[in-house]
Amino acid sequence: MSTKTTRAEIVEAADDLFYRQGFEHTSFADIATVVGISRGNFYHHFKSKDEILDAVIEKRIVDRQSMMERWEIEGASPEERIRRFIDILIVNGEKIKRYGCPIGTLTSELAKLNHAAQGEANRLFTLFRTWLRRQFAALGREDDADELAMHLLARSQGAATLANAYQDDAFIARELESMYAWLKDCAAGASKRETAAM
Amino acid sequence: MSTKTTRAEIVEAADDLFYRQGFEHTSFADIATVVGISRGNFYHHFKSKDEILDAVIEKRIVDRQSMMERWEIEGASPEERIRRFIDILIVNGEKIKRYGCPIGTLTSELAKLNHAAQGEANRLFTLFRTWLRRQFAALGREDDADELAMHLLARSQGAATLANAYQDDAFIARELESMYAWLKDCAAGASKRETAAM
DNA sequence: GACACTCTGGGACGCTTGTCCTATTTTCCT
DNA sequence: AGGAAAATAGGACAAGCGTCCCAGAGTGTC
Repeated sequence: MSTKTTRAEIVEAADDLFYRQGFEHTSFADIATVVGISRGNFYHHFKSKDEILDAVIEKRIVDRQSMMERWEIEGASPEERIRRFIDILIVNGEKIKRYGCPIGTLTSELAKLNHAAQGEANRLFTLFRTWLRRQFAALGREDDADELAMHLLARSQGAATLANAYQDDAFIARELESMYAWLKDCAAGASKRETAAM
Repeated sequence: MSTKTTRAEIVEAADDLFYRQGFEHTSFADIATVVGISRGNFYHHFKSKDEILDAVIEKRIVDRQSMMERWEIEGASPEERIRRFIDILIVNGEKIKRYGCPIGTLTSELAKLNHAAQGEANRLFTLFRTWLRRQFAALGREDDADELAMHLLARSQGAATLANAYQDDAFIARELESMYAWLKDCAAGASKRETAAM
């Protein structure tokens, strides 16, 4: 017995199905089956499929936001916090190998559909971008914080795409190590600059 | 007046539409409109939509193969040849910004559809992987040629994904520079090793 | 000129899709 | 307890899909 509202159940099921099957390939019938309600009942909660998509994106944003707030608390240093981001590839490794990155693949799909929610989906990227930027700034890289954030985003997107294609654990491990090393260089570069400036 | 066969025209139109709209979101009617034939006529050339997909993937493989053969001839050194690969982000920049990488996005989509042609689509990645591996080996990095190839593939995939999301030319330019620098380091690392081994 | 072949257009098919309507049940507030 | 509101099930709907069929047009061969 669940305490969740039907609406929340729908969004949760849609979130999962959109991730695993894609937005377009997921039908109302699919979601209805998972939630255990009739198709007709849908329109009492959402006026259209696009509205469900909006709710799913909103949920993903909220989920990631709270995840990053947790990192903010648990991570002792900016470097450690950024490490948490990189570690998504481990934590969600199995799912990423099967379905790719939830954010990257959704963005790609909506771009091809030329869907109105493209901008909303991009906010997911921007969420991470902004958070990472702040971390890099806290690391002492105020000048190029955004560049570093974008670079790390790209690195993890690339790793996720190829993890999905090849399901190669050794590759993923190497990419992780490479990103850790890069991050360490970032931190070292920052302290060197500080020293030079003093 | 075209000299191409109807079959080739269908494959060409499908290739373009699958790239711009995605495989699933492209219908027979779409392709028929572009080619200028009737839907009914389709099944004289292809038994199913999946068969068109197979033909499209085959065409992409052939196209890329011949592209890499050109690089092989025109590129004076392995380093220069690998540079050609990186430069796809410039040459196809506009399309990538709008539709992403043709290979990465197709692979992602087919993974979500759990489509039978996933393996075929992956051959596209492997095509580049193998070619890059050979170039890195020729660069003197026989030991980790495949790792380097995978890494560069991942880098360009990540750059393409974010280029698609943000359409940010400055970001693309920075990623290009970063990959060039990395490539130079690869070459330098190789010659250092050679020197040490002598 | 007749025949066999490939190619083509138009339409029918069964199914699924997103959407919408309505009658009925459940829930909640006073 | 009763009445208003919310929630639900089931089905109808038009449109779109991939698929398939078939009658004819075109083409080349003997």
